[in-house]
Amino acid sequence: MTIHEHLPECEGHEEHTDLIERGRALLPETTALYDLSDFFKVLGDSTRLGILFAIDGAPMCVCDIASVLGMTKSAVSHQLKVLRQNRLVKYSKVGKNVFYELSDDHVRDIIEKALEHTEE
Amino acid sequence: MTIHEHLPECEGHEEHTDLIERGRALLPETTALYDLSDFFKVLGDSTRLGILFAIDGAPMCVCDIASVLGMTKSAVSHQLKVLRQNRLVKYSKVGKNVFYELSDDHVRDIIEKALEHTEE
DNA sequence: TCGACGGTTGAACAACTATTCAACTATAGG
DNA sequence: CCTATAGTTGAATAGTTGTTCAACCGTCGA
Repeated sequence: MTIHEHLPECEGHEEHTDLIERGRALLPETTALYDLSDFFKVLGDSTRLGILFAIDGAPMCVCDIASVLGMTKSAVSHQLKVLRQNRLVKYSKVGKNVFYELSDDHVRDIIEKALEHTEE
Repeated sequence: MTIHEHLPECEGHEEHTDLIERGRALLPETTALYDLSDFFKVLGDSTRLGILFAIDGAPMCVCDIASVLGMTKSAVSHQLKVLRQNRLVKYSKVGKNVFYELSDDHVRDIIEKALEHTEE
């Protein structure tokens, strides 16, 4: 019995009840689903993706990233904050500069796989 | 020379110019970047992810999906439209019902990989 | 033919998001 | 100490997005 049993969306449909059970079984927990969609949300912005591509390989400071993307430091910094909060990047201060780099190879793999998918 | 040369975001920084060149080289074309972020945007919604999980394995009709997710048919149909337009699902009509299924194993792999990442 | 149900659609509304702008902190160099 | 530059931040604004609601279409069964 799940929290959805209050919803008789389809009338009758006795032959579909096993399909519904199957569908419910495949559904991850609500929190896991939200975590996953949040992760994809972070990647669902061309500015943030651009940042991730730019710093792939070598760490870069904010204004250099801004230069690469053709955006203001402020806009980049705001998006870097989102990437930081979601632990997709890590940073280190050197003098006046803050160098950002990818925090995880895992993420690179996912982006790479998705790029293959969209490019075909 | 790229379209970004008009932006002297950092002053001087002669030692960073090669980093900038490297970053630009890593950056995909603008259209590819938009395609990629659009793809992630589609996955960046818990309702759409829920649909994809629900129909994983066996095709399901709209009202059964709605029942699984505890949502109205209308809300589900709107999101199915987005998934259709981005070719993540395909459908077939059987009588009054419309059965949706995943159009691609590729997508399943990406979601699976991302789920591993977020669950750890 | 008619009614009921499955599904789609467009408009409306609320919630969210990305960029801009201005103000601010901090560090390097003179 | 003072200034210029790197970077961050909060508020404001414009654009986008997800759900609801009502109306609609198509198909099945009576």
